[in-house]
Amino acid sequence: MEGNSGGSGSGSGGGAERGGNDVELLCKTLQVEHKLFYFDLKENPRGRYLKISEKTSATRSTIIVPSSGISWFLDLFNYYVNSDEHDLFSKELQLDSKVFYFDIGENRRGRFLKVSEASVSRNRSTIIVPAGSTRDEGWAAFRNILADINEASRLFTLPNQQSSEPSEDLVGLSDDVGAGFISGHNQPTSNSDLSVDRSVELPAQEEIGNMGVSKVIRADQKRFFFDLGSNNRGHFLRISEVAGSDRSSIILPLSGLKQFHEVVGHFVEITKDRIEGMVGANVRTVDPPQR
DNA sequence: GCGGCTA
Repeated sequence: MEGNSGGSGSGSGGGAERGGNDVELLCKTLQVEHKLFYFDLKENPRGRYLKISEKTSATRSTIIVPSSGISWFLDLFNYYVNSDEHDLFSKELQLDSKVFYFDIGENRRGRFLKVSEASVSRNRSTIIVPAGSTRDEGWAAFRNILADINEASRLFTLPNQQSSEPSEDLVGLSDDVGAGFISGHNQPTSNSDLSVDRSVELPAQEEIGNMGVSKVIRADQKRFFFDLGSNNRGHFLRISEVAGSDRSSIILPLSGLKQFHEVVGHFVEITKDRIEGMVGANVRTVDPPQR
Protein backbone atom coordinates (compact mmCIF):
# COMPACT_ATOMS: atom_id res chain seq x y z
CA MET A 1 0.00 0.00 0.00
CA GLU A 2 2.93 2.29 0.27
CA GLY A 3 2.82 4.87 -2.44
CA ASN A 4 6.49 4.40 -2.92
CA SER A 5 6.82 7.35 -5.17
CA GLY A 6 9.40 6.29 -7.66
CA GLY A 7 11.04 3.54 -5.73
CA SER A 8 14.40 4.06 -7.33
CA GLY A 9 14.46 7.66 -6.31
CA SER A 10 14.12 6.95 -2.63
CA GLY A 11 17.74 7.70 -2.01
CA SER A 12 17.26 11.40 -2.38
CA GLY A 13 19.69 13.39 -0.38
CA GLY A 14 18.45 13.31 3.13
CA GLY A 15 20.36 12.55 6.26
CA ALA A 16 18.07 9.65 7.02
CA GLU A 17 19.58 6.72 5.25
CA ARG A 18 17.59 3.57 5.52
CA GLY A 19 20.38 1.27 4.66
CA GLY A 20 18.36 -0.01 1.78
CA ASN A 21 21.36 -0.32 -0.46
CA ASP A 22 23.55 -1.86 2.16
CA VAL A 23 24.83 -5.34 1.58
CA GLU A 24 23.61 -7.96 4.01
CA LEU A 25 26.48 -10.18 5.03
CA LEU A 26 24.79 -12.23 7.71
CA CYS A 27 21.40 -12.45 9.37
CA LYS A 28 20.57 -14.19 12.60
CA THR A 29 17.54 -14.42 14.80
CA LEU A 30 17.34 -15.09 18.51
CA GLN A 31 14.26 -15.62 20.57
CA VAL A 32 14.44 -14.93 24.28
CA GLU A 33 11.20 -15.52 26.06
CA HIS A 34 8.70 -13.67 23.96
CA LYS A 35 11.14 -11.22 22.48
CA LEU A 36 12.73 -11.58 19.10
CA PHE A 37 16.16 -10.20 18.36
CA TYR A 38 17.39 -9.68 14.83
CA PHE A 39 21.10 -9.46 14.10
CA ASP A 40 22.06 -8.11 10.70
CA LEU A 41 25.67 -7.72 9.73
CA LYS A 42 25.65 -5.17 6.96
CA GLU A 43 28.09 -3.22 4.91
CA ASN A 44 28.04 -0.09 2.83
CA PRO A 45 30.78 2.09 1.37
CA ARG A 46 31.24 3.77 4.72
CA GLY A 47 32.02 0.55 6.47
CA ARG A 48 30.51 -2.39 8.22
CA TYR A 49 28.08 -2.42 11.08
CA LEU A 50 25.88 -4.72 13.09
CA LYS A 51 22.23 -3.85 13.40
CA ILE A 52 20.55 -5.37 16.43
CA SER A 53 16.79 -5.06 16.61
CA GLU A 54 14.46 -6.04 19.39
CA LYS A 55 10.94 -6.88 18.37
CA THR A 56 7.99 -7.45 20.58
CA SER A 57 4.39 -7.37 19.65
CA ALA A 58 4.15 -3.66 20.12
CA THR A 59 7.70 -2.44 20.23
CA ARG A 60 10.55 -2.30 17.85
CA SER A 61 13.87 -0.83 18.68
CA THR A 62 17.24 -0.92 17.00
CA ILE A 63 20.80 -0.13 17.81
CA ILE A 64 23.64 0.15 15.32
CA VAL A 65 27.04 -1.14 16.35
CA PRO A 66 30.07 -0.20 14.25
CA SER A 67 32.08 -3.19 13.19
CA SER A 68 34.89 -2.20 15.48
CA GLY A 69 32.51 -2.55 18.40
CA ILE A 70 31.35 -6.10 17.84
CA SER A 71 34.17 -7.66 19.81
CA TRP A 72 33.64 -5.12 22.57
CA PHE A 73 29.99 -6.10 22.75
CA LEU A 74 31.10 -9.70 22.94
CA ASP A 75 33.46 -8.87 25.78
CA LEU A 76 30.78 -6.99 27.66
CA PHE A 77 28.22 -9.74 27.32
CA ASN A 78 30.79 -12.21 28.51
CA TYR A 79 31.30 -9.99 31.49
CA TYR A 80 27.60 -9.94 32.31
CA VAL A 81 27.22 -13.65 31.75
CA ASN A 82 30.26 -14.73 33.71
CA SER A 83 30.39 -12.30 36.59
CA ASP A 84 28.72 -12.94 39.86
CA GLU A 85 25.30 -11.48 40.24
CA HIS A 86 26.47 -9.11 42.92
CA ASP A 87 29.49 -7.86 41.03
CA LEU A 88 27.63 -6.51 38.04
CA PHE A 89 28.13 -2.86 37.33
CA SER A 90 27.04 -0.54 34.60
CA LYS A 91 29.44 -0.15 31.75
CA GLU A 92 29.79 2.27 28.94
CA LEU A 93 31.48 1.86 25.63
CA GLN A 94 32.51 4.68 23.36
CA LEU A 95 32.91 4.00 19.67
CA ASP A 96 33.47 6.75 17.19
CA SER A 97 30.83 9.31 18.01
CA LYS A 98 28.51 6.91 19.79
CA VAL A 99 28.26 5.85 23.38
CA PHE A 100 26.66 2.61 24.44
CA TYR A 101 25.39 2.26 27.99
CA PHE A 102 25.00 -1.12 29.63
CA ASP A 103 22.82 -1.21 32.72
CA ILE A 104 21.39 -3.97 34.81
CA GLY A 105 17.79 -3.79 35.90
CA GLU A 106 15.40 -5.99 37.76
CA ASN A 107 11.71 -6.10 38.29
CA ARG A 108 9.19 -8.78 39.08
CA ARG A 109 9.64 -10.21 35.61
CA GLY A 110 13.26 -10.87 36.32
CA ARG A 111 16.59 -9.38 35.58
CA PHE A 112 17.45 -7.69 32.34
CA LEU A 113 20.28 -5.88 30.64
CA LYS A 114 19.53 -2.56 29.07
CA VAL A 115 21.74 -1.53 26.19
CA SER A 116 21.32 2.05 25.08
CA GLU A 117 22.90 3.78 22.17
CA ALA A 118 23.37 7.52 22.35
CA SER A 119 24.67 9.38 19.36
CA VAL A 120 24.88 13.02 18.55
CA SER A 121 22.15 13.40 16.01
CA ARG A 122 19.79 10.61 16.76
CA ASN A 123 17.39 9.80 19.49
CA ARG A 124 18.59 7.42 22.06
CA SER A 125 17.59 3.89 21.29
CA THR A 126 17.50 1.00 23.64
CA ILE A 127 17.17 -2.71 23.61
CA ILE A 128 16.48 -4.79 26.67
CA VAL A 129 17.75 -8.33 26.91
CA PRO A 130 16.14 -10.60 29.49
CA ALA A 131 18.60 -12.49 31.60
CA GLY A 132 16.52 -15.59 31.16
CA SER A 133 15.03 -17.90 33.68
CA THR A 134 17.97 -20.12 34.48
CA ARG A 135 21.64 -19.31 34.43
CA ASP A 136 21.35 -16.17 32.33
CA GLU A 137 20.44 -18.24 29.31
CA GLY A 138 19.09 -15.21 27.53
CA TRP A 139 22.30 -13.30 27.92
CA ALA A 140 24.35 -16.38 27.10
CA ALA A 141 22.41 -17.00 23.91
CA PHE A 142 22.87 -13.37 22.98
CA ARG A 143 26.56 -13.71 23.68
CA ASN A 144 26.80 -16.80 21.50
CA ILE A 145 25.23 -14.99 18.59
CA LEU A 146 27.67 -12.16 19.03
CA ALA A 147 30.52 -14.64 19.03
CA ASP A 148 29.29 -16.19 15.79
CA ILE A 149 28.93 -12.84 14.15
CA ASN A 150 32.31 -11.70 15.35
CA GLU A 151 33.81 -14.82 13.89
CA ALA A 152 31.95 -14.44 10.65
CA SER A 153 32.93 -10.82 10.36
CA ARG A 154 36.53 -11.78 10.72
CA LEU A 155 36.11 -14.47 8.08
CA PHE A 156 34.80 -11.89 5.70
CA THR A 157 37.67 -9.66 6.63
CA LEU A 158 40.71 -11.82 6.19
CA PRO A 159 40.10 -14.87 4.04
CA ASN A 160 43.50 -16.54 4.06
CA GLN A 161 45.83 -14.62 6.22
CA GLN A 162 45.82 -16.11 9.68
CA SER A 163 49.24 -17.65 9.27
CA SER A 164 50.63 -16.85 12.67
CA GLU A 165 49.21 -17.08 16.11
CA PRO A 166 47.85 -13.72 17.19
CA SER A 167 49.35 -13.86 20.66
CA GLU A 168 52.84 -13.33 19.35
CA ASP A 169 52.02 -10.78 16.74
CA LEU A 170 51.63 -7.16 17.51
CA VAL A 171 49.56 -6.60 14.42
CA GLY A 172 48.39 -9.47 12.35
CA LEU A 173 48.03 -7.56 9.17
CA SER A 174 49.81 -8.63 6.05
CA ASP A 175 50.94 -6.31 3.36
CA ASP A 176 48.73 -7.61 0.60
CA VAL A 177 45.39 -6.80 2.10
CA GLY A 178 44.08 -5.44 -1.13
CA ALA A 179 43.61 -8.81 -2.71
CA GLY A 180 40.24 -9.62 -1.29
CA PHE A 181 38.74 -12.57 -2.95
CA ILE A 182 36.53 -14.73 -0.86
CA SER A 183 36.56 -18.17 -2.32
CA GLY A 184 33.43 -20.21 -2.25
CA HIS A 185 33.60 -21.65 1.20
CA ASN A 186 31.53 -23.78 3.47
CA GLN A 187 31.54 -21.65 6.52
CA PRO A 188 31.75 -23.46 9.81
CA THR A 189 28.74 -21.89 11.43
CA SER A 190 27.24 -25.19 12.22
CA ASN A 191 24.69 -26.05 14.83
CA SER A 192 22.47 -23.38 16.22
CA ASP A 193 18.98 -24.52 16.97
CA LEU A 194 17.21 -21.28 17.57
CA SER A 195 19.31 -19.17 15.29
CA VAL A 196 18.51 -18.99 11.64
CA ASP A 197 21.44 -17.98 9.55
CA ARG A 198 21.78 -17.80 5.86
CA SER A 199 24.92 -16.86 4.10
CA VAL A 200 23.99 -14.28 1.56
CA GLU A 201 25.30 -14.69 -1.90
CA LEU A 202 27.95 -12.03 -2.05
CA PRO A 203 27.09 -9.60 -4.78
CA ALA A 204 30.29 -7.59 -4.84
CA GLN A 205 33.12 -9.59 -3.51
CA GLU A 206 35.82 -7.12 -4.33
CA GLU A 207 34.12 -4.46 -2.29
CA ILE A 208 33.74 -6.74 0.65
CA GLY A 209 37.38 -7.61 0.45
CA ASN A 210 38.44 -4.03 0.24
CA MET A 211 36.29 -2.25 2.75
CA GLY A 212 35.11 -2.53 6.26
CA VAL A 213 38.19 -4.32 7.48
CA SER A 214 38.78 -3.45 11.09
CA LYS A 215 41.09 -4.43 13.85
CA VAL A 216 41.60 -3.19 17.36
CA ILE A 217 44.60 -3.50 19.57
CA ARG A 218 45.04 -2.42 23.13
CA ALA A 219 48.23 -1.06 24.60
CA ASP A 220 48.20 0.16 28.17
CA GLN A 221 45.28 2.55 28.41
CA LYS A 222 45.12 3.25 24.72
CA ARG A 223 43.19 1.63 21.96
CA PHE A 224 44.19 1.66 18.33
CA PHE A 225 41.63 1.09 15.62
CA PHE A 226 42.71 -0.03 12.17
CA ASP A 227 40.14 0.45 9.47
CA LEU A 228 40.49 -0.09 5.78
CA GLY A 229 38.62 2.31 3.60
CA SER A 230 38.59 3.86 0.22
CA ASN A 231 37.51 7.00 -1.48
CA ASN A 232 37.92 8.48 -4.91
CA ARG A 233 41.61 8.93 -4.22
CA GLY A 234 42.12 5.26 -3.62
CA HIS A 235 42.40 2.88 -0.72
CA PHE A 236 43.81 3.73 2.65
CA LEU A 237 44.30 2.42 6.15
CA ARG A 238 43.11 4.66 8.94
CA ILE A 239 44.79 4.20 12.30
CA SER A 240 43.00 5.88 15.17
CA GLU A 241 44.34 6.26 18.66
CA VAL A 242 41.80 6.51 21.42
CA ALA A 243 42.86 7.33 24.96
CA GLY A 244 40.29 8.59 27.36
CA SER A 245 38.31 11.17 25.47
CA ASP A 246 41.08 12.10 23.07
CA ARG A 247 41.17 10.65 19.63
CA SER A 248 43.33 11.22 16.62
CA SER A 249 43.86 9.43 13.35
CA ILE A 250 46.35 9.07 10.60
CA ILE A 251 45.41 8.14 7.07
CA LEU A 252 47.90 5.88 5.35
CA PRO A 253 47.47 5.25 1.62
CA LEU A 254 47.81 1.58 0.84
CA SER A 255 50.69 2.43 -1.43
CA GLY A 256 52.66 3.19 1.69
CA LEU A 257 51.48 0.29 3.76
CA LYS A 258 54.28 -2.04 2.86
CA GLN A 259 56.91 0.52 3.79
CA PHE A 260 55.01 1.25 6.95
CA HIS A 261 55.05 -2.40 7.79
CA GLU A 262 58.78 -2.61 7.16
CA VAL A 263 59.50 0.38 9.33
CA VAL A 264 57.37 -0.95 12.14
CA GLY A 265 59.08 -4.30 11.74
CA HIS A 266 62.41 -2.55 12.00
CA PHE A 267 61.48 -1.02 15.33
CA VAL A 268 60.02 -4.26 16.55
CA GLU A 269 63.31 -5.88 15.68
CA ILE A 270 65.58 -3.42 17.42
CA THR A 271 63.40 -3.29 20.51
CA LYS A 272 62.71 -6.97 20.65
CA ASP A 273 64.62 -7.48 23.85
CA ARG A 274 62.60 -4.86 25.62
CA ILE A 275 59.14 -5.74 24.39
CA GLU A 276 59.14 -9.46 24.24
CA GLY A 277 58.41 -9.71 27.93
CA MET A 278 55.56 -7.28 27.48
CA VAL A 279 53.69 -9.04 24.77
CA GLY A 280 50.69 -10.54 26.42
CA ALA A 281 51.05 -8.38 29.48
CA ASN A 282 50.00 -4.90 28.56
CA VAL A 283 50.50 -4.94 24.82
CA ARG A 284 48.32 -7.35 23.01
CA THR A 285 45.77 -7.70 20.32
CA VAL A 286 42.21 -8.03 21.36
CA ASP A 287 41.22 -11.58 20.78
CA PRO A 288 37.64 -12.37 21.64
CA PRO A 289 37.13 -15.60 23.53
CA GLN A 290 36.21 -18.60 21.46
CA ARG A 291 32.79 -20.12 21.65
C1' DG B 1 2.27 -14.56 27.34
C1' DC B 2 4.39 -11.11 29.68
C1' DG B 3 7.76 -6.55 30.53
C1' DG B 4 11.41 -3.54 31.86
C1' DC B 5 13.76 1.43 29.10
C1' DT B 6 13.85 9.40 30.34
C1' DA B 7 12.63 12.17 25.06
